[in-house]
Amino acid sequence: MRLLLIHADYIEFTALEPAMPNPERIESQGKKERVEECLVAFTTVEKSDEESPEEVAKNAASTILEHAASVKATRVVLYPYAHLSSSLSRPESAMEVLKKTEDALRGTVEAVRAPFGWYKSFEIKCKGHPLSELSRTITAAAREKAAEAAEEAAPRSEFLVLTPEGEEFRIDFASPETFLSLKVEPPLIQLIKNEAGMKEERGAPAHVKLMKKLELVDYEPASDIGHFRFYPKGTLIKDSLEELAYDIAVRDLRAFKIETPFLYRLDEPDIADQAEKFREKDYRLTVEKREFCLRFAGDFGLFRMMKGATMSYRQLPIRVYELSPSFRLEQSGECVGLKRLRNFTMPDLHCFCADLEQGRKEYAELFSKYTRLTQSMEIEYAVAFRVVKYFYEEHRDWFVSLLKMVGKPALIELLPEMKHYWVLKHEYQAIDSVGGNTQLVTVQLDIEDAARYGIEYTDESGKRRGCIILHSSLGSIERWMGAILEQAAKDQAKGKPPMLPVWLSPIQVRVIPVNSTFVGFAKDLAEKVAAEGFRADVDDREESVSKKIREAEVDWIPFVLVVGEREALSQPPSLSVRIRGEGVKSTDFPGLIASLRARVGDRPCLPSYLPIMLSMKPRFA
RNA sequence: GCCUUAGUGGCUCAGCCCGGCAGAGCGACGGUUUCGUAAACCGUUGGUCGGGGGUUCAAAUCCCCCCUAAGGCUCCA
Repeated sequence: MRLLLIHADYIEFTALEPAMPNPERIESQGKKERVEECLVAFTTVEKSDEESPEEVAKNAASTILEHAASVKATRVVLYPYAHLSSSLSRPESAMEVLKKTEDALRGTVEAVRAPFGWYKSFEIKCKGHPLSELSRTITAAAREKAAEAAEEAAPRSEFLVLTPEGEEFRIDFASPETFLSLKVEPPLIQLIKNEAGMKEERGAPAHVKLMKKLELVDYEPASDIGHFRFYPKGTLIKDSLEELAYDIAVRDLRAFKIETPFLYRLDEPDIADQAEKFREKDYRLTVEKREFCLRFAGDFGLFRMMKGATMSYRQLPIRVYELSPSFRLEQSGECVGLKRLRNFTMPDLHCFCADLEQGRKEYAELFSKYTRLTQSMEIEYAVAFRVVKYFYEEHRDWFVSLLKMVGKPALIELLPEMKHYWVLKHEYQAIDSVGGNTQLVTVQLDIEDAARYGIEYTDESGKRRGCIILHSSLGSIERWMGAILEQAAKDQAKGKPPMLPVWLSPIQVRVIPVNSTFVGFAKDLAEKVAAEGFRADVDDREESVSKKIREAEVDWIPFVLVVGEREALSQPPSLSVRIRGEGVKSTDFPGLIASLRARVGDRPCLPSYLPIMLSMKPRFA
């Protein structure tokens, strides 16, 4: 038997005239019947069902009921529909099976059966959620067999944990004891638990509130879901992260920086091909009768640019960097704070290599750079590799050498066969304050796309050959922001004062004059700090010192200086600085600058986006 | 997209169950205070109760539809 199940807002049908000599006798000819909020089962009884109608009916009913329960439908419409199979049973058998199925449904749900043997008109409104349309084949044999067959068709991945020492531990998601007892760091265990589907009810990740409270980022109701506004402080953090990505990609890795359009024509075959992979996840728009989509990654324009490039083996590997604002039409229920957005910024780095050997060398290079990047973000993370099994087995030692760089064990997923365009990828996953994980950095080793998109170089013998491509992202800028806020929330839960890394703090130094007499002195000091390249402001408001200190703490400002008569007159000059998490210390100006410099390290430090006098700053949130 | 929960001055929230004058704290504004390491004091201002429809003499409160957010499901090339 064939079933087509549709979860519908309603179905209306009218039996018009007999479709065969002996149709089912009915009284409702010509009368419209309407059923609301139901699961419609279009049903075709096949020749092979004639042998055991009881079994087929029973199995069909249980499949339908199972699905009705999962979509929470309490009404089922059994609709005879001959067009799902070419091997139809005799009408009498079909009637029998349908009636038996209907009987088996009764009691659990409200069952309606459309008349058999009539030409019918019908109108249906399908709900359109992922489970709303589904087809099933029912046989007399136990239904489990069909399920097993389906599983065999999509063989499962195997999982293991690999340590930097080269030890392997097989793990089985179905038996938690195989990984819960492993002596590895908590973030990795948490990642494995999440992948194994061991999810407890968790609250909202902390960054959703923090991003508003700290006046960084907020929802913009006048835009679409998942498009955010960035206040000056949030913009400063975003720009700083982008600057770091630029430093790594362009200054460090000497990548060529490019820019490509956001909008692409869908009548270009290669664009349509890439869009096709993403199906319903792209934004489409029609302009002057031409259909376009917004890019979901930088690949669209990059691949076209590289297709037109003439490359010699002597120039490879070639690295290309683009900071790509990207658009993905994620399901509305899936957008969460800074973790999953419809508009986000991806620092994409692609490397075009001559062969697999060079590809692996590049991979290791990126792996090393990105490991340092992740470590400098001061967050907890876990490492996961996804790799086609044969590739892992051939290059096992190489994987161990990668893990030595990061100094952590990793989760390895072994895919039985090439399922995607890559043979290998890895991810750095941050663990948030409620135990969820967020993918940050990723590098993918792609051995297929070059051929598909015609990205070629000329080898020593003058032959044109396809490149090996490394796709990598330094991690969406917004996700990094989220992960950094999550880390702060985790620190707070452990009793530490929450803070941002100093290089990302929108205001790094606040100077608080004890009264209005010292505002000028405070301003001079703040300007001196700014001249050294750090972000400082003065709380010149008419408030008590205690209150200003409290607000500086609530704003997570890492360095707070209170200045008054003591500082203004001290000889030699001295300062009293309140360092977040460390209490009040006595120092002098060079000492203050040295502390700042030590904390910022070699990371970018942009100028402040806020007025130097706090009284001049409006409140955004 | 589905299910659940939530939406009340700029912010955090009370009021909703059981319909009867829309409340508090913070902020902002005005004034007093000139202050030394986590909230000085007094006053003023500010609300289409997310939007629309319905029931009712009367709706923030009850009913229906929609929007937005969070959790779960599904999804995550």
